[in-house]
Amino acid sequence: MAVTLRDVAERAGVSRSAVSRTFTDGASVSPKTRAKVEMAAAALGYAPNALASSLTTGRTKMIGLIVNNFQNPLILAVFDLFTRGLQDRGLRPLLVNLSDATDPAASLRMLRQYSVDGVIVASSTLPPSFALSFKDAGLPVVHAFGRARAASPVHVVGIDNIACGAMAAEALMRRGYRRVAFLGGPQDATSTQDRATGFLDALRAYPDAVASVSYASAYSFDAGRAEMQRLLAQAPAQTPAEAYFCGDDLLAVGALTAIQDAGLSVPDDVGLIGLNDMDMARWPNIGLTTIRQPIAAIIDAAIALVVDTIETPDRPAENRMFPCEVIERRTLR
Amino acid sequence: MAVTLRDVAERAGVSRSAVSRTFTDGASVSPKTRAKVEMAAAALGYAPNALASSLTTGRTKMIGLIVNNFQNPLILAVFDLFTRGLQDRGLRPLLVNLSDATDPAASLRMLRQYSVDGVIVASSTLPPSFALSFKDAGLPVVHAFGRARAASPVHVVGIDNIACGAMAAEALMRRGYRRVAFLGGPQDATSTQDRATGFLDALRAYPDAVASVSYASAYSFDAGRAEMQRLLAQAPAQTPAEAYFCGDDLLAVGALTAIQDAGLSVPDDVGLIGLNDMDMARWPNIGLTTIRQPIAAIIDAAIALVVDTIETPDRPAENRMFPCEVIERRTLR
DNA sequence: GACCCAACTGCAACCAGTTGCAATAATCTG
DNA sequence: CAGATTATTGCAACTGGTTGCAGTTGGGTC
Repeated sequence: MAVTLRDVAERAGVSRSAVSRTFTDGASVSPKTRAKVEMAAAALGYAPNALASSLTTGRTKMIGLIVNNFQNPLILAVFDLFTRGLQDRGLRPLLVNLSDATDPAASLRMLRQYSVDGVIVASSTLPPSFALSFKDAGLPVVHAFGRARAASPVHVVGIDNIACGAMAAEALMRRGYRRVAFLGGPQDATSTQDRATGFLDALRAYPDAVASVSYASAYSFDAGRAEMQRLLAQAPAQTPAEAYFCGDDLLAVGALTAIQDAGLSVPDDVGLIGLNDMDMARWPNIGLTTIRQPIAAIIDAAIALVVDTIETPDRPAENRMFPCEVIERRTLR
Repeated sequence: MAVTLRDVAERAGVSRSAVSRTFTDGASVSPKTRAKVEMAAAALGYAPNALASSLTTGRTKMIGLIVNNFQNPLILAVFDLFTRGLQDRGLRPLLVNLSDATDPAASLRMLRQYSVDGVIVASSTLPPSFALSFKDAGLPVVHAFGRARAASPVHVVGIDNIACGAMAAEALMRRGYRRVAFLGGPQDATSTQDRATGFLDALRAYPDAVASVSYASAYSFDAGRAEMQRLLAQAPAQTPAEAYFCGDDLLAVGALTAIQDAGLSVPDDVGLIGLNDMDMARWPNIGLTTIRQPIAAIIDAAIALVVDTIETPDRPAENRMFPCEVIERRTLR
């Protein structure tokens, strides 16, 4: 069926090794045999079987890409950048959808069976232990968008969520807000926790600031909207905040519509600052003030790191946190 | 390094074949040996190497998933459904990002090198010839969201874009609009062409209807907004349409903001109907009337079809078009 | 023309599995 | 209990490539 090394060798009148060598660069082949082989290969439409060669070389050039969030549009850019970045280096992404239902151990087993060269976990909600299980299995792994910690035993690249929380707090304080709140994503996501911590800690420097905290059930529009509706409904029994730091832009947009539905105005009645700077944030009808994380840089670093670890397996774990910036638009007074 | 069949065989005191057989179901192994093997395998943490076995079985259980649009949020749902659907059947998606820069022939070559069992092309913009090149290479292929045509030599599952265009036309006529327009995506996308054709053809039944057509440069918010801005700017020199059928929701939302920015109101001044029913369309602040395509059904069918074609390679090409429905919201009067 | 060295080539073993076949063991039948 | 079946088992060859090693070739030098 498929044309193999042997077919090419026969047609070119050389040994199988010769054919193999013309297709592996750095191998020693004379221009004459190379020409013969290339001619035969072209005539037969031969392409070396990457999987067969992986058997002996021990490299498949496949990288497992694990994702567990398919709600947030930001992840689309992540997909685009990851796939492109891997392809540019001759690597192939083997995609794993780690939805709630799937057993983490199963994905580990599966990726081992397919002998991927490395794994990239792209998630801000998975616990550090998840990526660790790959490292423990001897698989190079990088956790992108994970919780960066000096002591982390696995590579993590992402942002400093604590610093982001502080940035948001400072931005609100700078604008004179004092009664502020954090509207986070799922409470057990490390990113949510760190953003809350950073936010609240930074506020301690402002004795007159009062802060409250609540959590949406997911990083999604609906969850943000529902949570904001709940918050507004309990006013005035409980005085609402003047401004919210939302743990994600999607949450912020959900909150925004809830606020507008309640007949209030942003930023006149309620201020909002999001996080991520997703595409939609800059749409004229939204104009969300937000904190931008440099995803392209993060993804570049993640790929570079996993590639490097494949070559140098006992490379010490690295923690790279990229700086974020506040993008001022129109949802803060 | 990794634990192999041989290691397990030695530890269990049986032949390599016995080990292989306990891991392939349907093979004949006595309960006694099976127990010995499973014990040894568990002790060593053995998992069969899927790639090595693919060498002899000829099946890798990998499916190439080709995507060329990372702008539209809809594709996220597509990713989610595809990966889940494949995983549920024990298949793995090997993702290919076919951005403008990449040579289609290169992805074909690459997928052949990795000997994927089949290929799913998920794109409404790639020409039919693209999927065909896989079929010609003997690779089972299904074009999802492609142009369905009775005569198509490759499997296509998707929607009847011509019928969708007609549906949009009818919806506008029903509401009493007469000066209408099609605002399409990239002009060379088959989906754009078919939607335009269906739209214009259906309007022929309404002698008093006047239609115009224009194209945005991409299926994106910015392109939709820019095109609508251009259209509004040339009024009143040229009387603008009362209602637009936008070739995609994202386009419609872009157009919507352009209209609002111009001080006009939707649906009072301009009516809009989109296509796709993306998540955002139902957001309260958007409320886009649109045409929904049943993506879950389409993806299910695409997977079923590719799996079936892997088992029965000479299965005749099938064309499955799924019915769409108009979702009435608030952008038509 | 003999000699040396480097470049090239093919052999054969190996990667981690699968599988047809023949041999052996277990079970059934009368 | 012999004979006939049927179920297991291991051998060995095979999947499509890679690579260490030893032998061959060719060009250059003296």
